[in-house]
Amino acid sequence: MAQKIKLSTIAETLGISTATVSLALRDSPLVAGATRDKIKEQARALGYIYNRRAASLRTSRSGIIGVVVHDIMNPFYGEILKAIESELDRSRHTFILSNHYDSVEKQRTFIETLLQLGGDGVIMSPAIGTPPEDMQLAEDNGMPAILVARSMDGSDLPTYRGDDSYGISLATNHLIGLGHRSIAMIGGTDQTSTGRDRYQGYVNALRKAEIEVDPGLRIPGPRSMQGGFEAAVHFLSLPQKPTAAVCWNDLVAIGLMNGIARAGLVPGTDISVTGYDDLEEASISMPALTTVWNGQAEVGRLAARALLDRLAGSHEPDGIHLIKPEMRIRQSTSPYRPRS
Amino acid sequence: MAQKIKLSTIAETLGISTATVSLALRDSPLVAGATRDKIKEQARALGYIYNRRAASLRTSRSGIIGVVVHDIMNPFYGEILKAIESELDRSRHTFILSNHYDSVEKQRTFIETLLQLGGDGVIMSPAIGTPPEDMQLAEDNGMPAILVARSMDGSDLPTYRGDDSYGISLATNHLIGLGHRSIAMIGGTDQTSTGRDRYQGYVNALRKAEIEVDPGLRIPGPRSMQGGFEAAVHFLSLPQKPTAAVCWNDLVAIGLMNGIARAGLVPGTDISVTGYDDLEEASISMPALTTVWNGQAEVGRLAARALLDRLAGSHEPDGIHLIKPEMRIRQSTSPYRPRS
DNA sequence: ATCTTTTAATTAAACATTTTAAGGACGCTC
DNA sequence: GAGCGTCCTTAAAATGTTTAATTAAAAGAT
Repeated sequence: MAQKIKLSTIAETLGISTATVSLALRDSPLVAGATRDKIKEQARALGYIYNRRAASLRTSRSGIIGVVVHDIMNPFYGEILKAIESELDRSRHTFILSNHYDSVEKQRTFIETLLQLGGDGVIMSPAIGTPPEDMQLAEDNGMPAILVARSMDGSDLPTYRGDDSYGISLATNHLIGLGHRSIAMIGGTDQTSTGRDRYQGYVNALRKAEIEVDPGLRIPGPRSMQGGFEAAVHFLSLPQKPTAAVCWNDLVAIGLMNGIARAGLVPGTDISVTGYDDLEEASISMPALTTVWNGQAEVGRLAARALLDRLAGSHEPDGIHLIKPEMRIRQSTSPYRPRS
Repeated sequence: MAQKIKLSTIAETLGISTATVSLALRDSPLVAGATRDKIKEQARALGYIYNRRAASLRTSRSGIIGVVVHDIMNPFYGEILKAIESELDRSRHTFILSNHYDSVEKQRTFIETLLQLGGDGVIMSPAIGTPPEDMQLAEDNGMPAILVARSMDGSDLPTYRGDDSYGISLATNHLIGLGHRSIAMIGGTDQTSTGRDRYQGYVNALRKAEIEVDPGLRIPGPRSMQGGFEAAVHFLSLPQKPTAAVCWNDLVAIGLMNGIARAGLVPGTDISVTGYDDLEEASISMPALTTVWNGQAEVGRLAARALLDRLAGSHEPDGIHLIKPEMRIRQSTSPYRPRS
C-alpha cells in the first residue's frame, strides 16, 4: 500500500487549501463549480478514501445506526431487519447489527460499543429483563433510541410492533369458528410484553366464546422450529385431547406440524394448527400454514423512518404504535372432528 | 444530557494529566496501581464514554471488522455468521454485517464504507461477478481480507470453504448405492465456484458409476426454499421420470419435498431427496432430510481465527482451505423403486 | 554524599477532518 | 478612483485520543 491519501494530499497536488477540498467534496456552494470538478476528479484519480472517523470527530455525526434484536437468524427478525436495511440504505447510513440472545449483558455491551463509535441512533428489540437504566443508556448519552417488535414496561421510548393480543385472537376465533373447543396454545413466554399479550388474546377469545380456559392446554416455552417439533409429543399426549393448536409463531407451528406428521397423524386434517408472523416459509410448508400476518416489514420500515426523522430534527410522538395483524387462511386448519 | 465527559474532564477533576488518565484506562504498567484505581473509579462515577473515533484517529485501529455475505437471512450464512460472531466477540472486536445480494455495487459500497470507518479487516463471501480490482480493494488500502464459503478465480486471498465437489459426490453416491439411476440435480448456478464445483461433483459421481449424464436432468436456478418448492412441478414433469434428486442445499430440498407432497407423492418414499449443508431444519423436516454436513460453523470459526491471527501479525498461508463434508443419512432417501 | 537506576507523571506533537471568520480579487456604480 | 457587493478561497481553531520524549522524584549503590 502506497502513501495514505488525505485531503491535504489532494490540496497539495492541486496547489490549493484543504478547506477548499473539504468543501468541494461535500458539494458546498461556497466553492466554484470548475474547482469542485477538478478536485473531485483528482480525488478519484488518487484513490482518496474519506476518513469518517476524523470527520465525525469534528462533526459528532458518524452515520452509524445500531440495531440489536434477539436473534438475526430468526426469520421474524430477519424480515424486520431487511426492511430497516433498505430504509437506512436510502439515506446513506451504515448499520451495525447485533444479537443479544436475551442477554442483558450482551445488549449493554453493544449499546456501549455503539456509543463509543459515536452511533447516531439505535433501534432495539429489548432483551428480556432489561433494567430501566439500560433502556435509558442510549438516550442519556444523546443517542436516540427506538423500540421494535417488543415494548418495555416503564419505558416511554417510541415503539413499533404488531398488536399481539388482537392478532392471536384472530387466530383463536378462526379455530373456534371451525368448531374447535379444545384449543391448545403452544410456545411463548410470559417474560416479554409480546408473550403476555398473546396469551391474553387467546384467553380473551376463548372467554368471549364462553369456552372454559384450561391452563393445562398451555405449553409455554417453544419459540423455534426445533421447539415446536419437540413439543408435539407433549401436545399429543395431553389428556384433554385438543383438536387444534394456536402456535407462538410460524416456526413453532411448522415444527409442531412436522412432529405431528412424524407421529403418524395428518396436520391440518387431524389437528388444526395456526402460526403467527406469516413468514415466507408459511405459504410453502406442508400443509400450507394458516397464520396471522404481523407486518414485520411494515414495523421495520416505520421504526427506521421514525429514527431517521428524529435524527433530521423532527420530534415524532413517543408511545406505542401498533400494526393491525391480519388473518391468512390456508390449509393447516380445517373444521372440527374428534380425535380418535 | 449533561456536558460530554472526556479524558480531560477526568484529568481535571483529579488534578492530573490526560496522558496519565489515558494510560491508566488502558491498564498501562507506566502508571501506579493506586492512581489507576482512582482514575477508573472516577471514570465510572462520571459516566465516561471512551471515544473510539478519536482513539482510532490516532492509532489507526478501529476494532471494527466487516462481514459481507450474500444474504444474512439465509440460514447457511447465518450459521457461518454465528461462528464468526462468537470468535470475534472473544477478542473485543465489533463486527459490521452486510448483505450484498450478489450486487457488485452494494458489495463495493460496503467495502468503501468499511475503509472509511477504518475497518481492521473484512471477511467476505464475494458477490457473483466481483471484478478482480474489487477483490483487491480492501487489501490495497491496507485492510486484510479473508474469503469464506465461496472462492474467487484469480484471487489468492486466504479462503475457507467446504469441499463442494467431494460433498456433492457423497450425496450422489449415496443415491446410486440405493439403486437410483435417474438422478436429477436441482438448483444452483454456474456463476459461483460453489455452483460449478457441485455440478462437477455430481457429474463425476455419475460417470464413475457409468451412468450417462443427461443435461436434461439438471434444473439450475433455485437456491431458496421457495425456489425448490416451485421447481417441484418442473421436476415431476421431466420426461426422464427421475426417482431421486440431489438438491443444491437443504432449503431447496425442503421446498422440493413440500412441492412433491403438494402434488400427492410421498417424498422420501416415492422420490428420494438429498439436501446440502445440514441446517438445523434438516433434522426436523418431514421426512427428516438426508443431507451433507458442510461445516459452516467450522468454516466461520476458521475464517475469523485466520483474520484475527493476521491482525495480530502472524502471516498465515494464503490459498484455499477446504473442509471435508460428511454424509448425514436420514429418512428422505430410500431404495430405488420405479415411478408409476 | 554522590551517582545511577527505577518509577511515576507530564508535555507536546501528532492523527484527518470541518467550519467560522476573515481576506483578496474582481467588477460595478457613481 | 473610492466605495461596495459578490464570489471564491484560506487561515486557524477545534474535535478527543495516544505516545515518544522528557522531567521529577524516589530508591539503591558505592
